Amino acid sequence: MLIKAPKGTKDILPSEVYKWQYLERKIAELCKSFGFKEIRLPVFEHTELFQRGVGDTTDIVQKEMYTFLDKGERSITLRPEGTAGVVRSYIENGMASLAMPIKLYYNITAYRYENVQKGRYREFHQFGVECFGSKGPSVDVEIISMLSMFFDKLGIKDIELNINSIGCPKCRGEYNNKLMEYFKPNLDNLCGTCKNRYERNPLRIIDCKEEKCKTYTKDAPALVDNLCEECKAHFEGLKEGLENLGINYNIDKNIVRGLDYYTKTVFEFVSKNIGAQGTVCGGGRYDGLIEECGGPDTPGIGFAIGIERLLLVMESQGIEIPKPDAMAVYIATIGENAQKYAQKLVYKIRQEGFSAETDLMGRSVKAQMKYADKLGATYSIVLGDDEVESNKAVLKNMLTGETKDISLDTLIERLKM
RNA sequence: GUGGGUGUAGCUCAGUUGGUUAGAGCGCCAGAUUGUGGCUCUGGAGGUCGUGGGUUCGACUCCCAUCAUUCACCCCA
Repeated sequence: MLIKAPKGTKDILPSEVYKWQYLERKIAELCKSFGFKEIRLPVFEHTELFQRGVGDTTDIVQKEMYTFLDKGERSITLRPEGTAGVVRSYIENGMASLAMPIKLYYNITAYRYENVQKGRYREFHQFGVECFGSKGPSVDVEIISMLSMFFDKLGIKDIELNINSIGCPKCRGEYNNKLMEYFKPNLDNLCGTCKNRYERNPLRIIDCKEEKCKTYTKDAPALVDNLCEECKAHFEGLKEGLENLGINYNIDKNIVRGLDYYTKTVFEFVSKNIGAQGTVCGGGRYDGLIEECGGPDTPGIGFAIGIERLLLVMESQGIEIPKPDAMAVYIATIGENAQKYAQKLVYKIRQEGFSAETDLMGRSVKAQMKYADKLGATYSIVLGDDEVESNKAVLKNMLTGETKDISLDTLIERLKM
């Protein structure tokens, strides 16, 4: 146990961390061009925030949260997602008085106590975006176009956009009545959980995976077909906007989303080639959330991408992520004098902003050269007493094997070329 | 919470109907006229065979339990 990472966690080792850094750079670039500013928030919040924000009836809150009492008897929860914290910060810091819309992004770890499987971990990474203040469909389009561009720039093909509208409390109320009426004659034939859902949240019955329920949900009225005028117009606006930008989409009437805060637009980007957890990105509009959390009535929309899943998709499509620059120069040494001289020289080279290494293991020249090769050093130099004294050495290009006599004084100038 | 697969060296895996010193490849370290990498060759270090119990003269191998891991249901990113 002592030397085993807890279930559902993963070390990101030096040999693969460059992939994460690459994505972090791409995310920062993307967000900059779309005008989103980064926000960094605590990993834990008061438990009540998630109960209220994510929703008391959701699986996440009911059985997946890492909740504990701190030494001051406060109930604390490791964030299971990013939106609630951003909403809290928006309200607490009075962002409502800033110029609208407010556009924020985050790149975080999140925590859910679930059984692990491919693409699903207990600690996982999310890149997400929230936009507050705009209620029209144009912002929905902007956010989805941002994702479409992101996947495109990463070279990802074969990822599908599914959209749906789950309406507002107004049309949902009427729709729920319709659904209850529809299911009423077959109530006894539904599965146990759906019988519970019938009273509490009939919308969820549609999402049930039980075969016997599916036979009844297949022909159930869909929410998209029963939207109020306002929501209907919004959905039409969204579709038009996507078409205007040439973004392909499917309408998936079954997207319901397991978080209570969504209204109107919901969407996901799904990949078929990374196993059962194919949803790489999920998001939607949450017009009631800020008010629900005690802030002013403010519309909002956002999404979250699972970074682990994103990497799985890229891997499955054979997308190569550029490796970082290798070591610029390795200085091999013979004897104590040369070693001291080299340490100083390497220090100067580093001061100029180049990467350099010299022996720290007391190894033979041959072994040092092998090590230089493993580091991927572009150049190498061997220093002994002669070189230190004459200030001249042989510079070797490790890629071509070419050698050149140089003066040590000019080494840094050469690296700059 | 439920069901299936898998646990042998740092990594990927062999291990014959149960039979005595448990192997390979890669990686690591060292060497092949003691001042020059990649290719090749030689040698070396490194394993309580996940753990506990049982069957047996004898278990890496068979049985049970347990833990870990992985995939799937559910849910989600």
